Amino acid sequence: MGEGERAAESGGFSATRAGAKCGRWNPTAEQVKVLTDMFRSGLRTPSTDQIQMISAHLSAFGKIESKNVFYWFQNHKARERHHKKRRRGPRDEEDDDDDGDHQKARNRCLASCTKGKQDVFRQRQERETETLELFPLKSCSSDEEKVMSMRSELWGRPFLDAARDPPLDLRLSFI
Amino acid sequence: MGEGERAAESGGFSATRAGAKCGRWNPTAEQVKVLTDMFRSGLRTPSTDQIQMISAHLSAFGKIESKNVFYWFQNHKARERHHKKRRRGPRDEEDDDDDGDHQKARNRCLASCTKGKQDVFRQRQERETETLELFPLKSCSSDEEKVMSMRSELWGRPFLDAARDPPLDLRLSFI
DNA sequence: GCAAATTAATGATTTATTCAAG
DNA sequence: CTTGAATAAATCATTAATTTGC
Repeated sequence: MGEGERAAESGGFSATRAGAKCGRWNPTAEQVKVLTDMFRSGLRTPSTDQIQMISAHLSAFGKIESKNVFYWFQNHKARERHHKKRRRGPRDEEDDDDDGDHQKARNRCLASCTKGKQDVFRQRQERETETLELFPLKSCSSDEEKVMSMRSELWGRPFLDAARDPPLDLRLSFI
Repeated sequence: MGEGERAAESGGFSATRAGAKCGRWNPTAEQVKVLTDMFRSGLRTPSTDQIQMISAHLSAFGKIESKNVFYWFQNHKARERHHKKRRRGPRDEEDDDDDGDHQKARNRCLASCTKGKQDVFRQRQERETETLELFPLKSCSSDEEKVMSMRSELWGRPFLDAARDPPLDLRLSFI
């Protein structure tokens, strides 16, 4: 139907930069292009470091935050699959693309408890085809808890030295 | 399956809360108590600020991160509903969906890949329990993007001054 | 009694669903 | 409608309990 409004962003200048109200992120054409490009290259679930780097560079095109990048990949990945069964038409039956949805190989290696390695590379996707080297990431931070690869992010920073805080009785604070 | 070198870990200690390898967070009794107390008081989805404060104070009892608090509430909330197991009165509610042994069946999937079906009944989310005033939170900073009230956390910090970074051609970097 | 093997809990990740701004 | 944002459900993975053979 009428999508006249969409043309607004096509102009190339519609980044709702901060200033008055924090609506929601409105990606510029360049930002979308880069993101889409990455997605089509196989990137599906960027790590925190990757997200930060992407966001950092994309900020050159307009206001953007890391969470926007994160959400973008989340949504794009989910909707790529969903749209495949809707946009194409209901009569489509041979919708095969390349990824079977029900592969879910269970590598239950419970027995191999050999935890000799400490590197917690959780990059084990369903298919190792996505493990492309996006950027020269700073390898293992070892002690750092960079294992976070999704929505527990803020969590990565100590932010407070409460380790020596007295046992505040929270129980009374929130009741 | 014979290799179970769990006990013969380098370091030997049963990483309880001493902070040895730190595979995953292992809450102390005090931490669990406080969290449970809050939960029972009605707190279900603490905001970022609340999580940080809780985490800060709970760190007095042992190592803890904000993400642990977040996950704890997530899991506790989800499992509280799906547990409903015989706690003390088996004749309390007609809810016994024989789920007790169901978990066991899922676990023994080690070799047989017998992926049992999970009941996917969906329940309308009840937005009864709104955020009770845990602490004197600071409202939205309007100008700042601190309005985040959930799980996109890392995102809350600028972390980088990439705003002046040149338009690096990411497209070439990751291909 | 202990240590390996198994089971039960639960912390952490991923995926699907929903809501609302534009 | 499209899509960014947020939450819940499902799933995976590691640890503690518990069982079992010696």
